[in-house]
Amino acid sequence: MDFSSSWINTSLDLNINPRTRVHQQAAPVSFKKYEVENNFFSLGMMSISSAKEESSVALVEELKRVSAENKKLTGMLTEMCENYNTLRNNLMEYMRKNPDHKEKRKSDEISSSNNLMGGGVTGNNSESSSSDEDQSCKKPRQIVETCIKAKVSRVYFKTESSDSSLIVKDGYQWRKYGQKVTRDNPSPRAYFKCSFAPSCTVKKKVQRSVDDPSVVVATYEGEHNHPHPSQTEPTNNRCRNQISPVAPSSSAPSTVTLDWTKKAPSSAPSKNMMINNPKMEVPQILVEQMATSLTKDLNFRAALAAAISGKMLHQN
DNA sequence: CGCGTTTGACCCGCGC
DNA sequence: GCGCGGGTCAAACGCG
Repeated sequence: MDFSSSWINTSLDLNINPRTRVHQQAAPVSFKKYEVENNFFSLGMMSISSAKEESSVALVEELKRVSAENKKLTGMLTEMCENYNTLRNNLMEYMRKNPDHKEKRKSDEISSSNNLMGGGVTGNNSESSSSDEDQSCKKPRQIVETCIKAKVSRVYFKTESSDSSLIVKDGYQWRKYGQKVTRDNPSPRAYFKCSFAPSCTVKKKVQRSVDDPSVVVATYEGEHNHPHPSQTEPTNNRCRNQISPVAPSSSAPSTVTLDWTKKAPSSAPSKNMMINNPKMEVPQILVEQMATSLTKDLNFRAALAAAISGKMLHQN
């Protein structure tokens, strides 16, 4: 097999070890994985043809570069986690000092509050778990309800402008139980329940963004109490005509796609997280919130779009 | 025939 | 208390 002919650059040009053929002796790559790979590479040097040698060299270098890139991204995510925890502690402190602070119960504000507080909330039936915090510190009931409200997260999906469907491809199976035109948005809002209901009480609201009709906003309430269907039924094709999350349009096998809608089991935190911070347990909701925050960040979106389009143009 | 979607009616909380 | 609006229910409908 000729690797060089089917070479696909997976870099997003994050300025991590740019794709020059510079030796990476200074790269802080200390994983045993690389040692094994390097040993394998050196053993293979004795017997393979020169063409394959070049391919192997290129592959190993690409692997090193991608791994370094991955490490850098992991570091950024870790930093975001720390910032999140700091912000969350500050907010808790602020709410403790300002018990008279009134909060509206409008969904947007509840949602944004949960985006800040959600990492500390567990369980999908929040109403039954509110008693503990009520006892620890006496706060106005509204605030407590806002804090303990079921996990709410938002995910933004980019769609074709001509596509009017409100079906979102997040891997789970949903049953639509209602649709409503709301006052603040001319596009209808669709209501979904997890198909595992009533055992799984997760709900989802899907509505097109007012600002950008090509963007579909999915609001998830609660947390699935069952494995992700893709883990048990990888070839499940029942979800037809569905919208993919904001991601590179190319589905080339070597393309690195950050699919934040695929949820890792809560008992198995990200391995990358564990590498950099073994004690850290990143809740799924936090990952979703960070992904949402990133997608909301115009600078990040612009940079991501530029990197992707640049790569696509480069490959063409 | 079974399952999922559609859609009008109904429920309920909130603001006035 | 009333009206409004979001959320849910359930019968009708469509599709495979």
